[in-house]
Amino acid sequence: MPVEPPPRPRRRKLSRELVLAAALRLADEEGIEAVSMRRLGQVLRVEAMSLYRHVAGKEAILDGISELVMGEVEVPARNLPWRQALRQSAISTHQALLRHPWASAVLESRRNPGEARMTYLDAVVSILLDAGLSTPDVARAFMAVDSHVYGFTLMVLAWPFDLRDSPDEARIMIDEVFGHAYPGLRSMAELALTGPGVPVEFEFGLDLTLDGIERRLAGAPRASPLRSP
Amino acid sequence: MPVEPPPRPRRRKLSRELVLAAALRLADEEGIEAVSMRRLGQVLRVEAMSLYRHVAGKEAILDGISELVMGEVEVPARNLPWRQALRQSAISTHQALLRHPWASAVLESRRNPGEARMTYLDAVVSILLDAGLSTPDVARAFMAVDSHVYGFTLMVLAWPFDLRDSPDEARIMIDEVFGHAYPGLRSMAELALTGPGVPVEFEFGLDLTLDGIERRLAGAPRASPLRSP
DNA sequence: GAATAACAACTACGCCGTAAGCTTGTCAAC
DNA sequence: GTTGACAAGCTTACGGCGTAGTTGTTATTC
Repeated sequence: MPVEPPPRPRRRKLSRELVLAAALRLADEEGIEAVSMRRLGQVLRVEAMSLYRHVAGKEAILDGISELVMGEVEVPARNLPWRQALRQSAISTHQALLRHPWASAVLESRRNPGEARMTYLDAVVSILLDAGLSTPDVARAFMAVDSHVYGFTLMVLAWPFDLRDSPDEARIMIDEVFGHAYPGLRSMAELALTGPGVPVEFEFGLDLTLDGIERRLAGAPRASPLRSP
Repeated sequence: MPVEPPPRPRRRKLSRELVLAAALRLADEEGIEAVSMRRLGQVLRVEAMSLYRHVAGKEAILDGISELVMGEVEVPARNLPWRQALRQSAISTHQALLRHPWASAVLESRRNPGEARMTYLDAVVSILLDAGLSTPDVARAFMAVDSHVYGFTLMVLAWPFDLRDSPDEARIMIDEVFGHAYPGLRSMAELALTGPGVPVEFEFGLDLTLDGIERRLAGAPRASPLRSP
């Protein structure tokens, strides 16, 4: 028999933090669908039901790991100019969501926002109000930016080809998806491979929105002929 | 025993179309999580396994009903000015997604886009190319707009209070969510109740993006000081 | 009326979340 | 030491899920 090193604390191992950390790791490595109570117990070398000592249930685990991800988002400093604050926090959110590909979908399906999200929102709102935006404009500015963050991130994650694959592999995927029926779309897909990359495209759309907000705040008339009465 | 009315066509009832229609209806009425093979069989008065005669599996059902939703989206006429075409198709998509609250999440999780989506994309791309946009600009314009459509719709659907509830009920929800800890956020939430409503706010962000594209096409310099070298 | 092809039903397997009750390790009080 | 309380973890069980494989059953065709 092998000599056992001090096997003292043979129990008292789990904790809410350990459970959530394991769940986060599992979701990152094997996808959110791999996160089941049984699988999680297996990872932690514990029966599934033991997890219920530390966590209310699966929903609580999803809430918990979502909160961990939101905690990775950089809360903008309150003394920044509004545009810089919004831009920086949007990029930070985008990056956090890309680090945890399952998170966008989970976050959007969660009711009550969680504390980290609230703190973040509160900071952004304060900055925008301090910059002189009206309450309705704050809401609109934030919603427009946030829509872009979540929408763009989800869109990129849903691409049928992974840009981290080798170009050859990705090209094969493109062939499969578009065949030869949609040459216009195909050339756009290839652009995604040869273009400047996801971060630049993300910031392109982001700056478009920020430009619009800035111009609107400066009192410039809207360009859209369709919104005039 | 009750008299049975002519029970002639006791079989030969199911078809792919009927299965998908029932699934769509079920998803709309009871949420996407209610769509299981067993439940669906129950609705169609058939055993779950019988569905496999007409449909490859659950994934195929999700693909199928997603396709039905995308089919509801108005494909923009090719002779429209690009801005009007993009705006109209964005609003049409937004509305279709709101009609089927489960669809945004399902669509984003689906690999291969489906024929309706392809046709739609192809039309938009053609219009933008005809308007003189370069291929990269077409991709960017479309991605920016689509990000807003999906992001905004998901955001609205994830709101913890339903604007279709009575104002009193919604106000109670707001109290529950925000408590008294985040007065700034609270006032923004109340704005959602008293403001001009979801469609207007959606179009606000949409026009912001369209403005940006239009200005960029006109050769106007970007306003962002952060993107200059 | 018999053959045939289409179709629904059934059985079974291995997953899932979790309610309820049980065993066991730990430690303080005596 | 012994005892007892208590919490951590285990076991069992239930109803649900998707679906592979097999077995009726029926409607149509000759």
